[in-house]
Amino acid sequence: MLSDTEESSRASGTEPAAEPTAEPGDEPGADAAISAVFRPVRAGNAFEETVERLLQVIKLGVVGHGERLPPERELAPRLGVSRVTLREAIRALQQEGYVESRRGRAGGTFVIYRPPRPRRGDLARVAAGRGAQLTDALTYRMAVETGAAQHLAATGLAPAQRARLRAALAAVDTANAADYRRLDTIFHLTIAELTGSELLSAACTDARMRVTDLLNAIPVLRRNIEHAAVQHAAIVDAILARDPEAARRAVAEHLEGTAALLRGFLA
Amino acid sequence: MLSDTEESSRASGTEPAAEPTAEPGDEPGADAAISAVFRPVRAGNAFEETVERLLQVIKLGVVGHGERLPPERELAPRLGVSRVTLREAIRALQQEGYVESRRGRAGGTFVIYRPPRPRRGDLARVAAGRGAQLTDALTYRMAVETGAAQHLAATGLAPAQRARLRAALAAVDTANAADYRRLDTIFHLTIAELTGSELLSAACTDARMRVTDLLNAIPVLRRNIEHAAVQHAAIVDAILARDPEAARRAVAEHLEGTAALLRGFLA
DNA sequence: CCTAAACGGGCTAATGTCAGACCATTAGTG
DNA sequence: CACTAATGGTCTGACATTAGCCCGTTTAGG
Repeated sequence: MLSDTEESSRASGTEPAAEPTAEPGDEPGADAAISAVFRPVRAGNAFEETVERLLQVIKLGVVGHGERLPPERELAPRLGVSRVTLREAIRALQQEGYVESRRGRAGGTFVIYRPPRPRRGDLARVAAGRGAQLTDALTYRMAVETGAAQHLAATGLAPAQRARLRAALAAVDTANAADYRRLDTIFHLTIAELTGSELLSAACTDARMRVTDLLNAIPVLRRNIEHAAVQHAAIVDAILARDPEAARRAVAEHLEGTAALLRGFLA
Repeated sequence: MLSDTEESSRASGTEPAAEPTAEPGDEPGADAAISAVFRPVRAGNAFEETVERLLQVIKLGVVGHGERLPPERELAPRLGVSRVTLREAIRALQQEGYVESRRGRAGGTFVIYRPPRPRRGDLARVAAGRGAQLTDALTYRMAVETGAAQHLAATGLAPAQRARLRAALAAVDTANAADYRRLDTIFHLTIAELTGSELLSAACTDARMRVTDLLNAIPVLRRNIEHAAVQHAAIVDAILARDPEAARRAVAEHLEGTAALLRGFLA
């Protein structure tokens, strides 16, 4: 039974439980359950994972158009791969037109990608056949981002951190349409990063990565921006006021809006 | 083994924020910040990660004493490694006395490890020099487990799922001392698994893994068990009553107890 | 009793990945 | 103008990892 990792997720709407045939000696909920511990140790080979990661750095906008990636000799160890592998990944991204490398002292690998202006139908195409994955990602994102905000509000911030949070908020508010998603992402990730918890920060980054393509396929409407701005402000206020419950509620409300928007395109 | 994963986390304990030297052209919060996107794509080589994973399966008690791991030909693809690598990992665990392999039709790899009865000083020894890591793990665990319980309460359970949750609770309550930790773990992971979110489930599993060694070093006292039993019941009640707020609070309270206990041993 | 099935155990050839050294190009600096 | 520093570009030899195949052992079932 349950000999496959894939079907369990795909079929989770129908009959996710009910183990009628327990072998003798099985405690309830023992080896029949808990499949997550046997999930893959790695998502792919080093090259693929590196490409994926760099692509996310670019699409998240953590390194924006015209900006430079860290030098290879620094980036490779940070990503935990060899320079050869990193270079192969970069070469693949060059060929796809995402980055451009220049030699020499002021050289480096520069991002030349600009997110295309979303067109009608983009979202439907990106989301096609990913209903379960998307639901999963939205659930995950809700859990970790609300957790991060709540924790941050509970622990409080040093003055420099408060400034950084305010700066991230101001950057979103004054962004032009082209830079909006990018700065919105950075705002969210800044909150995660400020918690000081590497695991939580990584989880929020990962969660955001999993919805980036979808978000990038949504047109940036003024009405949405204004709505988000109010919510962003509420989040920051709650965090700075050290009100964990309010911070969590504000984030939950904010994310629920996005989630509902995305879910609407799946039906 | 596993000697190289530690450095990346150790280095971040001192100065998590405050980047006074921003290069010209940096938007606030751009490449200077958000270091999580450049975190390692993999924690070690395939062998090490596989050993680590199996060790956690054993120490978490997902596969208990005398029980069998999935057959190699099934387990290797589930873990995303080759059978050779899996076998090397199993051989390492054999030499450490965790498992035992038997050939033949009813053969397999069987867990022969029993968690040792914790002795005074074990916790201090295990926790030594891991203050930052532990804080991180506890923060992470709090976020993902409360998120899972809340989500589960919000979405509700099918009858079979309700039964499974109740069974997991009953199993903990009727456990003898030797099996207590194991069934407690399974109870917590069952909640995560029931959310149906693979990401959230994996996150809870991961979080639990990161505190297992610490928990296993705490003696199981009757007083603690009774206290936990009440809290477990409250969690299950809230979930079954579809009260998300109560579920979240109940889990938070429960985890805070454990966290406080662990933190106490770090000072 | 015999055969097939379900296991772990082991081999090989091909490919992926690594660390480290060295080369080529460019910009600043004395 | 020469030199140094900071980058990307390239090569090599060693080791890790893989897929696929076959062997040996044990048990269930005909």
